[in-house]
Amino acid sequence: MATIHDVAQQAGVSVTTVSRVLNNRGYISEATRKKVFETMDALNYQPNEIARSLLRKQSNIIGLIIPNVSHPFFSELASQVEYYAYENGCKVLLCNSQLDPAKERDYIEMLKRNRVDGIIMGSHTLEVEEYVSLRSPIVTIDRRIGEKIPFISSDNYRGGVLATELLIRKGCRKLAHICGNLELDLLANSRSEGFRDTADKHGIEHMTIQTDMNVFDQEQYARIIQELLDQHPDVDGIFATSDIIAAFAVKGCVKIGRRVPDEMRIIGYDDVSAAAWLTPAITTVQQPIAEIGRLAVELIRRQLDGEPYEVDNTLPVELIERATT
Amino acid sequence: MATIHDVAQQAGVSVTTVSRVLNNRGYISEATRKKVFETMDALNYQPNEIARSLLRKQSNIIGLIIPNVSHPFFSELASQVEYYAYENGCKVLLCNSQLDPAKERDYIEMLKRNRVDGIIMGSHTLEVEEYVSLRSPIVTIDRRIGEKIPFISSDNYRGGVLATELLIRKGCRKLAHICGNLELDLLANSRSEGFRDTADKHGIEHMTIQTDMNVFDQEQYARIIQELLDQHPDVDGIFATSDIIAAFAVKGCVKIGRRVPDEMRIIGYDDVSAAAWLTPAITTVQQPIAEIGRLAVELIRRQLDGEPYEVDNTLPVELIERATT
DNA sequence: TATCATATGTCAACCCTTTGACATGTCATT
DNA sequence: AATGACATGTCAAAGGGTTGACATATGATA
Repeated sequence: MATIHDVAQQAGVSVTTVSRVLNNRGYISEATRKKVFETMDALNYQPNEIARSLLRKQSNIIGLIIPNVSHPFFSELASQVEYYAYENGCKVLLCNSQLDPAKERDYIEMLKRNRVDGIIMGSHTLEVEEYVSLRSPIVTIDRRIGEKIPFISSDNYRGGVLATELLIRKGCRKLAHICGNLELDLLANSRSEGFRDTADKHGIEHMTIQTDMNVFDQEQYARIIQELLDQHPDVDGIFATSDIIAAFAVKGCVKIGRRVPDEMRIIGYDDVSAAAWLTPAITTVQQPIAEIGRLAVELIRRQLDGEPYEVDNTLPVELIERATT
Repeated sequence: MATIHDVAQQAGVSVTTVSRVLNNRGYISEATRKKVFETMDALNYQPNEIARSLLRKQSNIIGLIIPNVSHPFFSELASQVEYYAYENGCKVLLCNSQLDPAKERDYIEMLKRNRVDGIIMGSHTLEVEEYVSLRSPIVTIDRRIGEKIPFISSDNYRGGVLATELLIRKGCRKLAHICGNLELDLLANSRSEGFRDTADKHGIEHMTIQTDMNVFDQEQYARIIQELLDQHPDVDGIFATSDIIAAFAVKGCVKIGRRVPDEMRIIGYDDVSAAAWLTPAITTVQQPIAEIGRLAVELIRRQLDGEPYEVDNTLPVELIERATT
């Protein structure tokens, strides 16, 4: 790989001149500028960003830690983060924690060693203290880990309320709620509170079922649904904490001949694009995924630039009624 | 951020000693090693990977360029690539080209400037020459761009044959095939050849419909399906080039009351996990996504280490029969 | 006692680029 | 003739870490 020295030599100018051309500073004649650019082309020169980063103490890399990109919600989030990072001249380092604390810790250290500009944390298996030692800008998705550390989440409680109210309004008599592991300290857990409070308020019988993990485990989802339908045949409304789980609920119902939505109403959460192209299309609580991604990148940038920022970024949710209610 | 100098000073040893501890070379007493590690802990020191990369001329970063991670096939691929990269001590830089040549070119240059160890190319909007100027190891997914550049693809032709034969065996009389943009020079295009040849061989009437782009555009998919069902009511079998398109086909049929699979048989491609949790579950041609990811990382590593490698990595496909045929 | 493995230190070069300080020279304007 | 904008050059330091050459010192072994 050619260096700036090679370019300078080939072009018959000094290294300083090439650097000046490259960084657009000082006086440079058109002729020289042209000659330098031509030489760079000829040598297929690309400035070594690593050397630049070392000097600038900035890598222009954002670390994105999530449970797994293969989960539709996180894949859409990653897509948005990448989009806005690119708009801001940043790159995205993709880190799947698989919700394994060791891997998550490992990735955090790796990101520190690589002096990333900031970390977007969408995986939360560690204790709060472990994140706090990080000096670099952080933004968390769906968890609050400190007074000053900005977090982004959808209005989970309201999402829970909206979903539950819809089920009740549609005439459901007994509700089931399938959520993630409530022991993880996530803001998503307030969906469950919203569910419980609303069902209680309306005097509707209800139950909550936890899944072991947040990572996408198809077999587990299928099993849980089957058990639910088996053991609680009187349940006629399900509020699932993700569209994928809702899809499995639909599948489980179809399998045993329970008609959706007539005999069973199902509502998901997230509004990933699959929710719309599934048959039947899934009623869901929409999180503004694009906005979450945009905001995450912006909050990193603001911290980096020392601009003021909101700590609590709770975004509105919207009920999207489709075919499963 | 603490530097190696700070650690040395604090620990009362020389920089060289710290470096020796860090890199496990030369003689170091247990006492010194311990003291150094303690000091690193106390100072929350993390060696600057940027400085190391500069020296080593290796970043341990793999660039992954794909149309968009939000597409299920690519999100699953990205997940696998990340998994195997991590196993090999590498990081993954996520690049969505959106199938925009300018963005793809931009990302390629960015990756060169960042001296990545290798590039996995899953987006192919540029001319072959533009890739060849890259010196760094490349692996392409689903496109052949040079004699020496390794590519990975599933056995697309056979996939097309298998899918078409199944439809014919099930009794379909007129087939439609929905594929991506055939003008992109992709190996996936041979799925279409497999389709055509097989239908011709059996004397079955058939048609092929191209989508504009490969990127996930829901509205376009829905429109194309609707037009197909509208204008060709006699088509009773659809071979879609992705499971997502197949899902839209199912949706379109349900909408107009065409029963699947009785009145219309549909088969997809990829076997993304959604294919299994959709209702009805989609019959599809399975690509070995995990193996593609594993191999992609391995081929980068082999090129880097100067080990021999296969150029043609065509992997077997498997027909997965589910509920839409 | 000579030798050697062990343990640590000093010093300098190197990876590639940026940047500031300073020098030199040309040409046009006042 | 003096001034100033323009154009380019030289030189050196800095960013953080690695590495090889070489020096020195200790304690154990032959």
